[in-house]
Amino acid sequence: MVDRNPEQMQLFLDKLLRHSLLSDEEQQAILDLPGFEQKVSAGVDFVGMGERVDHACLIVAGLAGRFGQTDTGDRQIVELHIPGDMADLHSVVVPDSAMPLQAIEDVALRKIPHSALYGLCDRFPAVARSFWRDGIIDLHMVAQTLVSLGRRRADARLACLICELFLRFARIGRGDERGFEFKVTQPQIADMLGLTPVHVNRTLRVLREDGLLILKDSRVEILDWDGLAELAEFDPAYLQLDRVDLHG
Amino acid sequence: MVDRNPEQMQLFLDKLLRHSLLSDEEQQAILDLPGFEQKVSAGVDFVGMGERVDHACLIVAGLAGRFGQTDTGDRQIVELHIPGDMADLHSVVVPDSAMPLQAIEDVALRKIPHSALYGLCDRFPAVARSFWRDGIIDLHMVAQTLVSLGRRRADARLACLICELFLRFARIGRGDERGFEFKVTQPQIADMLGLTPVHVNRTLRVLREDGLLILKDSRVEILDWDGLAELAEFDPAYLQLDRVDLHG
DNA sequence: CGCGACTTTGACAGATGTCAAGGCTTGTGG
DNA sequence: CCACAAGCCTTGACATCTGTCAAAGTCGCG
Repeated sequence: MVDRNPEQMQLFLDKLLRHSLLSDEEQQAILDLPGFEQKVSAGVDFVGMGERVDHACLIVAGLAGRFGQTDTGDRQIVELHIPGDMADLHSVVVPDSAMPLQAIEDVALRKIPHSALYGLCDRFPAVARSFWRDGIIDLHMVAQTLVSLGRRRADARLACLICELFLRFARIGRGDERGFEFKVTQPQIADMLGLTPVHVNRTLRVLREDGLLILKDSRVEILDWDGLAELAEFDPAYLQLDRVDLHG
Repeated sequence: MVDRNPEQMQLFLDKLLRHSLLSDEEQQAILDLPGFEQKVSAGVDFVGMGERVDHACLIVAGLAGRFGQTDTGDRQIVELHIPGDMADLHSVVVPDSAMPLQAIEDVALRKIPHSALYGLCDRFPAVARSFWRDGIIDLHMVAQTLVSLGRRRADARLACLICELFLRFARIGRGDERGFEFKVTQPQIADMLGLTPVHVNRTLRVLREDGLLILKDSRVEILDWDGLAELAEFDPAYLQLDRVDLHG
């Protein structure tokens, strides 16, 4: 069951290398990490609420999300994870998952035992730092989303989401210069933006009528990037975060 | 200028020890961290937006916040930091501050050079882990706030904020069983909750008329904790996060 | 074929934002 | 000490945004 798959781990390594500097030996150690694959259908939770886990989940394909819930069952998606993201790398240091992880599209993932990640941190301090840094970048992204929900209206929030995903997908080679595949339902978008499905529908219509974007047949078509970025007040800085070499 | 102050560092150590296990030697090393004190008046930014910093700020007294801004100047406070919090511990691995830090009340802080924190991480892997963990707990708190802003109404959000602060303050000995000092303006509360000052005022009135709490003369008086917790759907689990000993 | 979930739309309700005004506190300078 | 300005608190009236409810159409799927 447990095997190695350097090609899949390469996705994760690429992400780390975008913000951290790692030696050849460290990189090789990451590629050699053991794990096992798993497929999860859209809509299925693969880490439960409050569950104690002993492995972290690398997203290999598809789209996953972490979400919170209120007592009335309303959901709020807090983070979106695309291929290359280790969705709960932080579970290495906080193994009790505070919020569930769910497959939003059909997802392929590779589960990496904490023990292996932990061993890597012990052997290579620079790897430990890159993991820490990875969590901090997640924190910045959630913080950015929080500003959006607190201080922007529905249309700007939606524009912001699309801009962010467009860039993130582009970086991993999903999508083209015009748009990207986005196999989600409007109720799911509502849960990302803190809106109701009905209002998402209305807002999508407005953006379509304004010639900004079209969401159709599970694909986002961007008609006017500049207009979209302006509406979203989009500043990609928080996503790119080029490598920080201060201490390696 | 640079000196040591184990009593102030003890505040930070206490916080780490709530979630991480550290040896005597590691604890002593934290208490011995060098730094220098600084006073900041309410309303003043002590870390600017996009500024590259070379030290982390331990809050010694008062209340500080990290906030984002939209192009129109609207603010959203993303995190609140109380005494004992190292407000930007994450700057050790991501020194370019994505969002400014501001004193919300008058604040006393101690600035700890990155080099010292960094050296500690190198010598003591367990300390590095506890720093990583500390950032992840911040992430959980911001995620929780995100759920609140996305899926709850003004009254519940406000109740949630008060519940959270009541417990956090109680843990560090600020406040008593009835309430706590809270020297903030209604516009500042609005920025914490993603509301307008006018609506904060209305919501405070409703909670007062419902006999839940009173905010007067810079003090929160809790009249009905159970009612407040029910309105907030308050689950303190995400705050307490008792020590995770899995790997030390 | 029929069910179920999603999409789309309209009408309406409720929550929150905006604007405006008066009273209050606080700090500053004369 | 007083006058004044600035910012806060409080309230009301109104506008706007978003949620709620309902219905019909669409689509995929067993």
